[in-house]
Amino acid sequence: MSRYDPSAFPPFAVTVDLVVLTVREHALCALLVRRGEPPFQGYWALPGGFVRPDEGLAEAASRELSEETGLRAHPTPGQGADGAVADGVHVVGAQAAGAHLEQLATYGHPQRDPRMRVVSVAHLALAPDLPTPRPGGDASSARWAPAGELIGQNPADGVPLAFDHGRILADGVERARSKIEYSSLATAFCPPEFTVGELRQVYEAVWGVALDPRNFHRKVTGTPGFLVPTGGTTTRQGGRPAQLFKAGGATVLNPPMLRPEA
Amino acid sequence: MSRYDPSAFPPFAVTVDLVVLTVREHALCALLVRRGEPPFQGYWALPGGFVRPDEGLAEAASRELSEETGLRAHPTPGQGADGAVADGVHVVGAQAAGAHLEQLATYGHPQRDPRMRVVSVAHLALAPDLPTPRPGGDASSARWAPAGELIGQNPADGVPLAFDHGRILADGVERARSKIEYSSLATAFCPPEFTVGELRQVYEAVWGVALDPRNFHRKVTGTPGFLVPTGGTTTRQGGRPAQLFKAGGATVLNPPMLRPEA
DNA sequence: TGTGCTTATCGTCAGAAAGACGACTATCAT
DNA sequence: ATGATAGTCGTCTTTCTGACGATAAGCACA
Repeated sequence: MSRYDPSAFPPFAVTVDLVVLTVREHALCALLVRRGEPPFQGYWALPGGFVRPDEGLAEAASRELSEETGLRAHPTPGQGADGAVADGVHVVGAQAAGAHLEQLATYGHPQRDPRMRVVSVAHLALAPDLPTPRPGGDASSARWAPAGELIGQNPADGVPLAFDHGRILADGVERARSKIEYSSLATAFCPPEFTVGELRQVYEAVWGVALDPRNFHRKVTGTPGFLVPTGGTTTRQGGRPAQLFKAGGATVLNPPMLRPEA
Repeated sequence: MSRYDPSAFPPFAVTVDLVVLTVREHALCALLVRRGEPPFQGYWALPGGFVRPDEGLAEAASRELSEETGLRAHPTPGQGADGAVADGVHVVGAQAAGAHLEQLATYGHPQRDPRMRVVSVAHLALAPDLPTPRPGGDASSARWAPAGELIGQNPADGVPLAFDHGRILADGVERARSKIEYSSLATAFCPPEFTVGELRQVYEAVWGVALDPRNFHRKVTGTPGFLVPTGGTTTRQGGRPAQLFKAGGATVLNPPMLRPEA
């Protein structure tokens, strides 16, 4: 600790903001809410809110996620200190659809909120395709927005987000893009049982590239612990019936699924 | 935002804690300071301190690093919002030795500090081997402690750290271990000019494994943008003179340097 | 009842990458 | 000179990857 007087510590407000990502219609989408009050009234923003006095950070993020999406939080028990870099928390909804929640980064520029000094601990949530979100909290509406349009190279792609949420969203998308390379996190975008083709569409949507179905199939089925066959099949993608899989125990992929380079 | 009343936002103290890592004598070491006052008086802790009212998070971390190690902060200009996931800040010392500073994670368990509600934004700093640290702030002394002994599987390896700093340190070490796989960050542990053998010793110390010198040499010299020869040679490692290199422009390694598995 | 369309899955082949390891080089200590 | 130490270049084998041919098994529809 420094010599700065701790008894007169400056008060900060601490919030959590959520980058909630899903894959719908072959596109990576982020959950946005419209702000109903100043500042940035009428702007789209990330869902979030204040951390309560007796609430941990992951707990607050889980509560906000539940309020905004209806996903019921199901924190991993015995997790120890929250905010850990270690693997995230699992969240289940009414249909027992799995979701993933992890801390992303913390944003604390002194002027990021014009009202007061706010430090926001951003979290990243990955969810399977959900029904249209029901607005919650003091947001007047909510929607899924294609992430590509929000973080595109040209900022003219749409209305900018409130506060520094554009930056937070970009960081969250980049985290998701890189993390599905070396972890089994892509399965968090899938329903409990899914086909190899559905998993491939997740990778294609998140990375924005086309992958060879044959090589992809060989790779994911050959990575130990990634996929476990359930025995069932489905034809919901059309064509020949496909084997159904669920996520295996592995959280780290070896070898990793490397993104095709330029 | 939620319906929680923002006008009565609960006050938090916000601190930065630093995981400062270096490689000395073939071992990964972390900078610790001894606490001179309660709570945890006499315990070893990570350096850190309160974020000041008009200071960004990276700025506070940079200031604390300077206070504790004498490294002069040199924040990347035009960085935009602090706390970004994007690449970190560069720090230079008196000898122009480069260092690396990036945000690690944020720890905010309600009871992590018995005095009050404190949210700590941990940062990770990677530095070349520095002279013995000069104690700064209200720490009565400081030392480099081998990281392996602090985060070993058996917690009997030494006195536990104050607060949740053991967990933070473990998270920082794991971040460093995984990040040198796919980024050129290992060069942050090296002096401005270094040999392939010195870089290999960094990987060996951080990962705690032995690497084949011949394959390592082939790999790092074959990765585009990783190393740039300076033209000079040195014999400071003994044996045949070795070529000197400096870090190349690449921040992301393609292909990555994968850690040998089990 | 085919025919065609779609997606799944298996196989083949060439090139790249990685691990194991031999061989040679250039300096220093004695 | 001799040995010790460390750097650097090659070789060989195995594994991984990307490109792509071929077959399988459903569905829609004539």
